[in-house]
Order: sequence, then structure tokens, then C-alpha cells
Amino acid sequence: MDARDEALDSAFMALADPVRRGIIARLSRGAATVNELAEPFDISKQAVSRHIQVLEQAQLVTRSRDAQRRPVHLNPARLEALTAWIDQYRLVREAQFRSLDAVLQTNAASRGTQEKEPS
Amino acid sequence: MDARDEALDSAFMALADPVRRGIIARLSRGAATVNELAEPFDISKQAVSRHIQVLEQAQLVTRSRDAQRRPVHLNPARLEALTAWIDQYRLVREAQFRSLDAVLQTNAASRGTQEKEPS
DNA sequence: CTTCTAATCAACTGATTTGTTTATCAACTA
DNA sequence: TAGTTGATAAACAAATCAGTTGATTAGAAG
Repeated sequence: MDARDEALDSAFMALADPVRRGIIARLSRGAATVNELAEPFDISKQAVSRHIQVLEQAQLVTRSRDAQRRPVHLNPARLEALTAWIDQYRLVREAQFRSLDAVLQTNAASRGTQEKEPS
Repeated sequence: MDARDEALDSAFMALADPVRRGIIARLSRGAATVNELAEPFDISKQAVSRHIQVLEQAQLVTRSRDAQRRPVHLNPARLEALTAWIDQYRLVREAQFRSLDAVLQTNAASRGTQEKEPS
């Protein structure tokens, strides 16, 4: 059992906010500063700064230094970790659905639709 | 700009909890009842019931009826929607990294490692 | 030194989340 | 009928989160 993974906790939580997802979307086109990232949103720069801290703690973004600026960079590796977790279960289920399809095709609806667990 | 998507809000939020991720993991091996899902956790069945409601509201799971039981089923389509969102940005960034690699190889480190923010 | 800019810290408020316990509902069973 | 089981609802406390405003650090530029 995984499910005791704080990295997944913080990463999924970080993406559960439209502002933070907007920041991710912006960063996919290149690094940006806090002021640049805050511009499209109707909240204070302090609020955006804390959103970025949330993303940074989740390791979805990293930060560098350029004089008094602190550009934010996307970290695709963490995003990949999330898709890996999801696919781990999504693909299993879909494989089972495909198997079910195969069984139904093989049996060719030979018996009456007896369903205890409906699909 | 998407980022105003409440379905993504609720889905990512739902996965930001180890109990709910454990439920997803269990359901990837087949449907289960609340009591079965609650068994591995050290919290009350009521708490698990509400976790399932969170997953249901996020449309990550569905429920059917079997007498007084209410089996919970995984909904792989929603999981796929999450990977689709993530990949939308992850792949862009990784493509840019590959392009950067190509540029670096072409230039063959001809100039000193000058890293500013290419704005 | 003084001022401006980029960014963060601190304190506070209101809303939301997570868990508990108690009580209730609905369907099966004896 | 009464009793049992599966599941939920309601009310509450503790913790956390998202936003605000105001003050503060650190570096750049005058």
C-alpha cells in the first residue's frame, strides 16, 4: 500500500486550486517572476506568492536567483510522478474493461443478462 | 485559459488525501462496499463514507444499488481527464527541454555558460 | 544615503476540512 | 413483529486554508 505518500498529498493538493493551475499553465511556456505570475489574477501579490510557495513545497516548481528577482520554473518530473500514480490504477481498470469486452464478445450474449453487480 | 474548471478542483482535491487514494487503489481491483473499503483504515466508517462522497462528487467513483448495499465503482474516465490536464503542460515543457538539448548540442558549448532569464 | 522595486513575513478573519459521537433510515432476517 | 446490518445525516470541535492589510528584508538605481 502506498497511499502514505506525503509528496502525493502536497502535489495533488497544490493542483486543486485554479490559481495554482493557472500558474502551472503559464510556467509551461517558460519561467516567470512572481509579479508576472500575479498579473492575470484578481488577488494580491502576497496571495500569489503564497500559492507559489505551495507549489514549491510540492516540488512542482523550483526557484532560481537573479538579483532581487526569483524566477519560478516548472518541474516536469513531479508532474510525471502524478500521471504515473494515476495511470497505475486507471490502466488496470481499463484493462479489466477490455477483458470484460472480450468475454462478452466471446460469450456472444448467450445467456440472459444476469447481473448482481451492474456495470 | 482553463483553470476555471471546478471538476479539476474537486478531482485533484479528492486525490490529495491518503485515505481517498487508498480507496482508489482498492477500487482498481474491483467494486467494493463502504464496510469493505473502511476495513483497512483506523477511522470510523462514517468518516470513510464521507471520503467516498468526496470521491463521488468529484466523479472519480460511481455507486450502484444492491439491496441495502451500495457498491462503489471506479470511474477511469475521470482519472484520464486528470492525466490529460497534466500531460498538456508536462509534455510542452519536456519538448522544450529536448529542444534546448538540441540547441546545446548544435552550439557545442561554444560560449561560456551564461545563464540569465531569457525574457 | 535615499528611494524604488521585488518579494516575503506577520497577524488577522472567514470559510472549509476532517474527524468524532449520536441518531436515523432502509432493507433484509428470524 | 422485532432485531440486525449497511449506510447515512446532523451537530460539534480542532485544524487548516485562502484571502486581506501592514510592515519588513534585500538588492538596484539615483
